[in-house]
Amino acid sequence: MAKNSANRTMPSAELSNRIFFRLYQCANMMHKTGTRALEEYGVTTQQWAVLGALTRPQAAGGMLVGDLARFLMVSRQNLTGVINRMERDGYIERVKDSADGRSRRVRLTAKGEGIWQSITPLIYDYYGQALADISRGDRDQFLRGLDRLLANLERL
Amino acid sequence: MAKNSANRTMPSAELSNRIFFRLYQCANMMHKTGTRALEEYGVTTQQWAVLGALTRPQAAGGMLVGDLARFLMVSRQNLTGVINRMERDGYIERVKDSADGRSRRVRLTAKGEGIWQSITPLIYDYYGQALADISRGDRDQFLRGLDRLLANLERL
DNA sequence: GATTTTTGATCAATATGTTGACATATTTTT
DNA sequence: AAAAATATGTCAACATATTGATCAAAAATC
Repeated sequence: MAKNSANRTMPSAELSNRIFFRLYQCANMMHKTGTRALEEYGVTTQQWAVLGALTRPQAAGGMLVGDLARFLMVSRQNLTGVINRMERDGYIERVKDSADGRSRRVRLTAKGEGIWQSITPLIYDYYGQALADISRGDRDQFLRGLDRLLANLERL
Repeated sequence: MAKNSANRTMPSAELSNRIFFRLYQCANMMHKTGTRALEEYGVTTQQWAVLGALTRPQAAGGMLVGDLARFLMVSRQNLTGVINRMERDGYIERVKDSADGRSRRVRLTAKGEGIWQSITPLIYDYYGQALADISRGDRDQFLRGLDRLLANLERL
């Protein structure tokens, strides 16, 4: 209350500072609470992002490591480690691409599909709690803000 | 263009999914581009957050490790490592708290203050580029969205 | 006052992120 | 066709994040 009324005359630099600090805090809390929400399955938020990418209809035949890295906006090198752990746990498998000998195609296994089915309701529940009391219109607007920020960051 | 016009009738679950996926991408890009912006000083975005916390007037006499961890919303264990590296680089120093023998007070060194002065203009430049073409009103609204999301995540 | 409980900071193990270096396969140039 | 440039994935080194375990100091309890 007092916190928000003080915002009315916040200087521009202070506003920018808060936006990026809140983003930093939100990202940390999202990873922490998201991984906790899926704790019983041992799936982290990053692995959840990979599963989400691979269960899209467009990714039916699997995805190349590089394409997956571009989609998630992380480095190929980082993805190698995530994929290793997910392969170790039996959620995905790597197959040589027939067209290009350098490429590896990452595919969901039956176990991976099963896990995705299991965690989907937990994820929706998580979304509901995290966005509680935020109207549809405000969610739309918030997403637009994220989209614009992301576009700017990509251009940097 | 085509992307945004498709959003008009986006189902609620799809909207939530996009918000969290964009948040994940924004956080990754923020760390990547932010650290790159301060590359010449070898300061990461996390260290920048610590420096920002310690240069606040309220933190004039330094901050306890635990208070700093709560402020940044990261674990004490993680902060120990960050502080070790910053101490190694001479930006901060740890002193025993006089009131409580268990506590360690983290204080900026002269070098740390100097670095903060040096990177401040780079940070403002970064803010300007990252928030380019977003109006004051939209920035306010975006911050409110982040505040509400963060409050929900803390409650989880 | 002695014992138990709580608290503050750190160590250890693990997961995720970065860049740089490299081997190999494909593509482009010559 | 041979040589050079580019693309793909992985390994290595490092920074940052988590939880769990541990030690020491302070606080609470008996």
